[in-house]
Amino acid sequence: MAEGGAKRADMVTITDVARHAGVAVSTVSYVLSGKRAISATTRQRVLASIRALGYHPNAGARALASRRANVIALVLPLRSGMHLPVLMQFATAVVTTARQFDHDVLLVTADEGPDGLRRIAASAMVDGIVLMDIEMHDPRVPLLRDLERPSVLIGFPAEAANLTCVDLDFYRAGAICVEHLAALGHRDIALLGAPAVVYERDTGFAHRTRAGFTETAERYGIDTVAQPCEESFDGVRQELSGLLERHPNLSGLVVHNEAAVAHVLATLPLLGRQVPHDISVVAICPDEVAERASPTLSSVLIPAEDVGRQAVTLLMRKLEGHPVPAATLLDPRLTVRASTAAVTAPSPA
Amino acid sequence: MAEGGAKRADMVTITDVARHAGVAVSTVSYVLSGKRAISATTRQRVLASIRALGYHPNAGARALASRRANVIALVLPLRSGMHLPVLMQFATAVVTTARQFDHDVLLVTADEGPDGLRRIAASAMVDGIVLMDIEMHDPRVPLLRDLERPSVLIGFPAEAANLTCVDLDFYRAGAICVEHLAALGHRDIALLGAPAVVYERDTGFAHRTRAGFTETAERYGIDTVAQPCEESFDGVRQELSGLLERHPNLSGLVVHNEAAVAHVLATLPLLGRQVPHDISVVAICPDEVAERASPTLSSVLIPAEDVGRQAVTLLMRKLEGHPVPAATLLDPRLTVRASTAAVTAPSPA
DNA sequence: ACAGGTTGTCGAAGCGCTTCGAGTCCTGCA
DNA sequence: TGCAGGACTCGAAGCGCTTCGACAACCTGT
Repeated sequence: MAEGGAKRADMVTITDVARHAGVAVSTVSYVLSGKRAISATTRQRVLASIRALGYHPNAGARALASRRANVIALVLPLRSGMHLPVLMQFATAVVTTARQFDHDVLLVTADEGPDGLRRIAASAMVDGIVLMDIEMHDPRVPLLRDLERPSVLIGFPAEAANLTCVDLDFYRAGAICVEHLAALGHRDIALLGAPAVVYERDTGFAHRTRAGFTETAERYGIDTVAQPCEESFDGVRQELSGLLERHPNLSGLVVHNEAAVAHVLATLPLLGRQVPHDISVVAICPDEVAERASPTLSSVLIPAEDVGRQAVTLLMRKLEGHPVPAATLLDPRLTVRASTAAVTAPSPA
Repeated sequence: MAEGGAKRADMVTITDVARHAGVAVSTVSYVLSGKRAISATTRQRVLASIRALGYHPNAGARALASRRANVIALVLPLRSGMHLPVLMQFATAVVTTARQFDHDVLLVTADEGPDGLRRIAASAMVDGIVLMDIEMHDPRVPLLRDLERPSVLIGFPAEAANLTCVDLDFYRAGAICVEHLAALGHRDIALLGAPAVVYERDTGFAHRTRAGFTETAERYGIDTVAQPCEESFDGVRQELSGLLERHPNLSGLVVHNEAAVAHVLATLPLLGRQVPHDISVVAICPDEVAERASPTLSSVLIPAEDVGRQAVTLLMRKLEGHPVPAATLLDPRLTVRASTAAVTAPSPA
């Protein structure tokens, strides 16, 4: 039998601090908020009392009086298809950044749906909202416009008017991969994307990567195929063998599917293609994945941390009433590693 | 209904509801909380007004007056070594379960450290705390005992007196793997564990799995080795080839390292061992991982969802002042799949 | 009929904090 | 010498909610 829930809490209040320091309650408040000038001596005395008593302001009272909860909501999908580790990176970055702005983070799962959002917003629990994994036609998006709370989206919906969105520039990411392969002399390349369901769900980043890939290749006059790819080992093997059969001269592969990337590297040698001798592979994935692969992957990294940090920073600006850009695209960065090389000989077949 | 469709910046309060329904504020409150009898007709009238006005109680005010925030803190490690997907599963389960108890979840990262915990608790932001990834000698644990808030730990510290802990029974998990292999006739088996740092950190689950493995094997009179294992492909290959060299008769492998498990399966054939013909592999990992592997893995699953749900349920009981068991161990469950088989070469009976 | 319960409702007192208006004292400048 | 104005500080009025004590009104059983 552990200690129960009902402990008569001897919580230290601002009144205790005021009495201990011999000042008015409001003075303590002003020391804490800095909203009015307080003499150095008084400030010191108050701060000393705060420390001595171990005072922490009551969040509820503060929220009630100031109409600011100092909490933001982080709405996560928690649904398959998204790669979890990246999601955690986002979440970490959001929490860390929020703390730097003296805010806490309320975790909301998308399966609460629009009603959950409405509840959170209307109850004044949070001052603002960060939404992740936005779909092209996301049911939460229209709601956001009615809500009294500022929000920032990670990802782009189809209709982004009046919203603040942050994301990696996936179009550029696709383009950069092509440019890299083109520079190495590859003329016949393929894009292996997310599972088909992700495209069907109209997920923006998948479509935009493909567009960047296809259109850039076109500009270079390079032959391309782009196709979805399941994440299982067998799925990958099947896609790949089919692909190589239909395109025997294929010498470059762009993989935009973190879960499949390891399988791709494992499968290619089995199909008689050495990486990077016979075929170059460039991935769009976190550095962590690229570095753990064998051979290490040339990759465009998804700057999860940057995105999370940006999102919170923008939200804070909005909370302070400042205008913010509607769209923030983070520049992708290519890191060349061991999985890409210049074409060795015309058609190794 | 003079509100012309558009919401005013100021929110609907309980006073608005009371006026709209023609009752006292306290009556509305009692309708909502059910703490006093209210006639059916009045209740209906109030509920209708609530719906009509779209009223949601102000969380701060409610927390202030009732001394209950209806929020729990979820403290995540967000540190390497833990497998992220499992962590997300925990988090999801915690959020979902908390919502069922009408609570929200505040996400706290461990890198805020003990001070962060103290702040959260002292500010009355949360009513209770769920801590994940507890280490044997966790600096947060002693603090927990001083805190005014009930808490539940996922994992066991070395000194668990006065605490409420939940976890998979890793000792049994290790034991079950041995029993399974023993039943198939294997007499020379090895445990491939987490990276060495995890053991050095004194992480409880790693040690307990090893103990269950070793002691059970001893009871069966089976030869064992137990060794840590890095997560990189090359690390795994190295460990494995060394292991097979030193123990040529090895016919069973227990892998307790989710990140390495795929590499193990990929490496064994390269070292001339077919699974399960030459060597049986049983893993301790989520079903998801086991099923995606090739061949599919016989595995003991980590019931992340159950653990998360249990943790929250226990916390809620504590919040209501009920006593709860100090230790809750969830029974591991072995699922036999394609990676284990009876020893082929006749062994001494 | 009346003491003694129920039931259903109300008003008011806070919960701990922020913030506004108002004071006190002390400058500096006409 | 007088006074405008800055620098500090204080008291009090809420913020929107819960909860406690009161109090009518309606039962009971005797």
